[in-house]
Amino acid sequence: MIAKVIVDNKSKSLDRPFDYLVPSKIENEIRVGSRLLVPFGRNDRELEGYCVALCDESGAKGLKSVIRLAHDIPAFDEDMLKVIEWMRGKYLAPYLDIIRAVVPAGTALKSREWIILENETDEQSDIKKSITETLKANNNETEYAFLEGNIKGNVRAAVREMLKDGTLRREYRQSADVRDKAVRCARLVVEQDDALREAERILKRAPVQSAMLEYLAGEEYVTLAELYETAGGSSSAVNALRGKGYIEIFETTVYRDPFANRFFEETEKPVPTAEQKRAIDAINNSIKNGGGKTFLLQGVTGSGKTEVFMRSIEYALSLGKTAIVLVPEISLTPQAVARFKSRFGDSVAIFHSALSRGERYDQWKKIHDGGARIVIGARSAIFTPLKNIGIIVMDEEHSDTYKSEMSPRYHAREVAAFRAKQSGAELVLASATPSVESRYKAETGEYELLMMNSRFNNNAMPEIYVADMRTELAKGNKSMLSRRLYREIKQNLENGEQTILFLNRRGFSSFVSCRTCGYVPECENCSISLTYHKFTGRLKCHYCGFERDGYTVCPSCGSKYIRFFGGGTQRVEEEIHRLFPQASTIRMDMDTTGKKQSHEKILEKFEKKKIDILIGTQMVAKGLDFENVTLVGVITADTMLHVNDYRASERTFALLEQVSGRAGRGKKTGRAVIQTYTPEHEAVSLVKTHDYLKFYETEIAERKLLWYPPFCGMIGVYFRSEDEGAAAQASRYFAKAVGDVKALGQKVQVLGPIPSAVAKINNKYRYQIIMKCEDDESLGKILANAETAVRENKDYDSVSIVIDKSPGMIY
DNA sequence: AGCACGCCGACT
DNA sequence: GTCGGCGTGCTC
Repeated sequence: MIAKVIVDNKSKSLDRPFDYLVPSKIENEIRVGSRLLVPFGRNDRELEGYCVALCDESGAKGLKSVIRLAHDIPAFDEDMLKVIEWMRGKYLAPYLDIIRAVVPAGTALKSREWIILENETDEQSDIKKSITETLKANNNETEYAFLEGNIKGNVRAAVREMLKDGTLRREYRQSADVRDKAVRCARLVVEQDDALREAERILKRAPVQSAMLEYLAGEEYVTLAELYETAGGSSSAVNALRGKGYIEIFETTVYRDPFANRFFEETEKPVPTAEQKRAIDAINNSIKNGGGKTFLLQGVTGSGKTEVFMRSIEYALSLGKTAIVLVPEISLTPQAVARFKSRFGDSVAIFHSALSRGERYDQWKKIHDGGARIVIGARSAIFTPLKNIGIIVMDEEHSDTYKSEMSPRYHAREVAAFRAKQSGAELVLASATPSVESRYKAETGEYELLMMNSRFNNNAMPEIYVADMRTELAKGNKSMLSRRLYREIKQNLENGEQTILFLNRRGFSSFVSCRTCGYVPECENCSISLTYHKFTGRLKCHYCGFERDGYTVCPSCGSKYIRFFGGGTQRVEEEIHRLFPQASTIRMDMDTTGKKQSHEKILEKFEKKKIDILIGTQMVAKGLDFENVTLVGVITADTMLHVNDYRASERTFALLEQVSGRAGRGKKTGRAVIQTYTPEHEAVSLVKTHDYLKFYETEIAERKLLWYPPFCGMIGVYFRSEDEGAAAQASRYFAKAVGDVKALGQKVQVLGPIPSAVAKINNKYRYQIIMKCEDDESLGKILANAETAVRENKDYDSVSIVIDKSPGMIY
């Protein structure tokens, strides 16, 4: 038997299957997806690999044998392999990057080379003497890397010779990063009745032991931790019971449950409204018939979309199927999790970024073992190894967090569509403001549109005021707050109601500037101005993390009139304190939520009504549901509008709708004040009437006119190098290699190559080509060939090339 | 990406 | 001679 193996080696030129003989003793265990340890290269380095096929013949000569299985659970099954192959073709990503995205992080085997001193000989060369001495000082064995790090000269060559003459021996040792967590448990070894009788007998004399026996009588087995907690006492009581022959102690593996110490009440299911019922029926009918349809569930904020897909999930589960729920990372709040946990209990597995590697692995294993039937998580949760999927839900489907900006640069919506099709599952895309692309597919009939127009309890939509900041300035108001927003905040403070102020981080961070000569300090590694952090008084680069002390004197002209400009949540907070000294405020942004859990703490503090005003960036926009918040202020709506991205309007509209939706979740009607310099822009003006449809129509007409998606495919190709010339030349070479546009057999528009908007990050110069085309699928091969052509040219060795099939923010 | 091999110049 | 620095080519 022969196994085709992808070897864990990140070199692009090795990203193809290698053939290995399968020893007969593992023939029964090995399967597609198995993780293997294989010898690789001249030195037979032992590397981890993934089996992608099993067959009987090989075209290659001199096959080596698989050493052993590296893990008892395969990393993926045949279905997932199809996903991997499909992604490889679609996103032009290496196998290994995709496999790493699909299997949980941190379970890879690390193989280390160890050197062992076998025989002593009289070595004459200095380097060999040093090697022998170093080994002797370390119990006759050390890692090879240790020798190399501590001994000068050509250690590799010396070791090679010493291996050959038998002085040394080489051994590869693997260490797994994550292990199953073993837990000590106890169980009865006597009859239940006997245990209960004994419990009765010793009740007075040994109450702890008695309680333990009683508890154990009701369970198959109990973890010791649980036993201590319920019965009190400690290991002495357990040991006594074991000594008397009532119980035994054994080890088992359990799942580390990130929500172990929380209690979820079972909630009563709300009765669906007529609108909800219609949507539920449509989806459930399709589930029943195994329709494999895609639905666009478009409902205004507060229309109860969650209840719709919860009901459909319930139905899918009742048919013995499973469900995946994708949410933007930021909306995976404790509130949202609690809602699912209380409805579906232990069959829910959660994936989010705050999980430790061990926790992540455990959740993955729980799913693999069939212990979870619903998986909730951000983007990468689309790769969960659930079987028999009945429904995949993508909440907030327009969110750009579903796009991966790392290789593989996939879009979770596309992967979800592939997996849904593969398993005959329904795909439900839910949003209040669908992406223009999805709505277009609903218009053309590719998706089935389910509209929900009324809010739960018929709550009114928030009232929107647009404040024109140009008029404010003209009237002499130089403050960051318009008069309108000022009045509304004042009113809210008087009424004891809460306010959320939102500002976009992009283009809104404070920078330092010299008022005399105009000098702006920039990062040493990136072509970007440094951000001023008032708390520490230091200047920081948001791209690479570079940091330095603030200036008191301009380094360019020596003027002392150098000061910070711009906004940021800090400045808004200061402004609020100046205008409303009595108001209590809390900030939520990258700086204040750095630590794990602090995000949660801030919200908790805010919710308990202790705080009047919450000031935050992006993260306050989504999913927060506080009854007492009746006012939302958007400090500057325009910052997102002027980025170099054809989706800027779409993003702005969705964001403004979402932010204003935070107001008036309770019984009182909410108000939102949107401050802007371009009140006439439809992404701003149409929020006033919450007119998605009109916005969509305006936008789709423009996309058609200017040839943008969904009317064309887009591909970004990025070139990065510390050598600016090499990056520029490589990009030109690539553009040429893509070749004669007519030969492509379709209309293609090549934009560039040009330097990227941020021309340098982390000392790497950045060039880019953007291509618009009719069909990006069929361009795959041409792009891959062009990439290979550039890679084969040694002049461009320093240049890294990235191909992105749905380029996001182009910076 | 590693790593070995081989060719060339510098140095005991 | 021989050490080591770097360019080249291979990895089932």
